[in-house]
Amino acid sequence: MLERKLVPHEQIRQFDLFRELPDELIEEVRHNAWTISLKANEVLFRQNDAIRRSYFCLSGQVKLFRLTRTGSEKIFLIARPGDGLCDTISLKSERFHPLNATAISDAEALSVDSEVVGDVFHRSQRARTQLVESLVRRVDDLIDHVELLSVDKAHFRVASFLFNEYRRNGNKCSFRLNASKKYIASYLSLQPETLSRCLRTFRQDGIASSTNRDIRVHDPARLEQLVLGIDEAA
Amino acid sequence: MLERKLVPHEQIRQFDLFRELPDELIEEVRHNAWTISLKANEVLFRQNDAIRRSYFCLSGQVKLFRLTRTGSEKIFLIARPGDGLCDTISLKSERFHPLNATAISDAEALSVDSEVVGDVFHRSQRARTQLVESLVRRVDDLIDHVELLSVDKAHFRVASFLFNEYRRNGNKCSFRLNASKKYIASYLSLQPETLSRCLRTFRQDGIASSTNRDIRVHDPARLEQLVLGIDEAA
DNA sequence: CGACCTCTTGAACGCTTTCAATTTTCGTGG
DNA sequence: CCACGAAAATTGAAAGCGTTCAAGAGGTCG
Repeated sequence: MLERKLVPHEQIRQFDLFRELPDELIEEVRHNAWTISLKANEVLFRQNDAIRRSYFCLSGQVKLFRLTRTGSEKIFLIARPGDGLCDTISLKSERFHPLNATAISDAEALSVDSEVVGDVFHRSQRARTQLVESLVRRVDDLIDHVELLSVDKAHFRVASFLFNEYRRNGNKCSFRLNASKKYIASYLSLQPETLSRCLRTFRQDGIASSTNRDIRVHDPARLEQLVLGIDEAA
Repeated sequence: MLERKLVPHEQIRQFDLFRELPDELIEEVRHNAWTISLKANEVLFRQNDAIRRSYFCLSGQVKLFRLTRTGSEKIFLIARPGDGLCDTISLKSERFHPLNATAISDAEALSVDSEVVGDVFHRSQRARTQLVESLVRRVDDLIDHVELLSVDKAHFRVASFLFNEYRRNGNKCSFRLNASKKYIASYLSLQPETLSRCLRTFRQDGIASSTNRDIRVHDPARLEQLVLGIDEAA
């Protein structure tokens, strides 16, 4: 976990939270930031650790997860370059990381002193607005996650996920999953076997097929019908 | 849905978002706020409505929910007096309610122009900090909700919920659920029948019992063990 | 008192999980 | 470039568990 100082401006400005900051504040962030190099499976922070620094994904992938009663992990998010890793910033009271963060490939993270983030927040209206926007988007995403897990039947849940990814990729029929099926299954709170079986029936029904991480949607309309529940006897 | 103007200061200050506001800003909120009287089952706002006003629960109870594919409702929160009803405030881009809000008893809601809330946000540092704190807490709560739904076995899920309520009530052995079992089941994404059966086995095992909305925890230690997964053969 | 809603209980079905084994994929080193 | 081993993905079979359907008990309000 090597650490070194001073990251170029553009590296910092790529994150929503800092995007619209004036140069002087970017400088302030820059002088209180460093990068952390992570090897695959290396831990960035643990759930319940006090939040003293804010982290952002520069390269590679980082999983945000909790451990379950049985020792397996429940994935909440697979972060990619440009994503923030800390939902919660402690402005007033001390806060603790709600999730674990571990690299799933070799990765680099930007690490910024939380007090500096708070300082920037107080000095720039744009930063304030952006922070609130980011949090609000996170709330919306989590509400969608809760809804997804409330779908009782596995193939409806998988269909919802696929249709969502399909739309996130600009309604293109081919796209690539950003994680292995094991992690996708965990995100959906399903066993990998169940996910595999759902994808098989989708292939048999000519709705969608998968080869490794590549998804091909053959019939977007029927996929959407599955999501909406208009299932004319699968 | 009767509307009238001017609510007393204390009514407004009871909400986290406004708690620490100076009098002048409370006044500003107050002159742009009114109350809405809702009869049971009356709709306050609908999912995907544009957010033009922010709502807060003054009396009674309001359910925040989404409709599922099968037409039933998935409860995200049962709001009580003092709770805010809008997670998302549109500061910059236009936003839409992520959830439906409907009164489940006769209720009163405070309605404040969203632009006024935004204005207060920009003018008071305490309001800003408080808004971020509220959003962060909401994120934490939603993460917990996702975790709860990721618990595969129903009795572990119910145990987690009960233990959580137990702690929220200051570790008292007796407490009252804030909603009917139908709504609790929906919050847990379980069928009412399943919840009923789980509570029965808890009673038989001497862990906890319920009469109507009143819960009595007989063995907190074993309840916690269930949550942690140390289940020595139930 | 009757209508209605909540909650409970029973029984059967269907689906996900679990366990086990095989195949495929991918990274590392020969 | 191929070979090897580890991890990922797939498939099958059986068992466990939640849902569903149906019925009945308890409570509340007009």
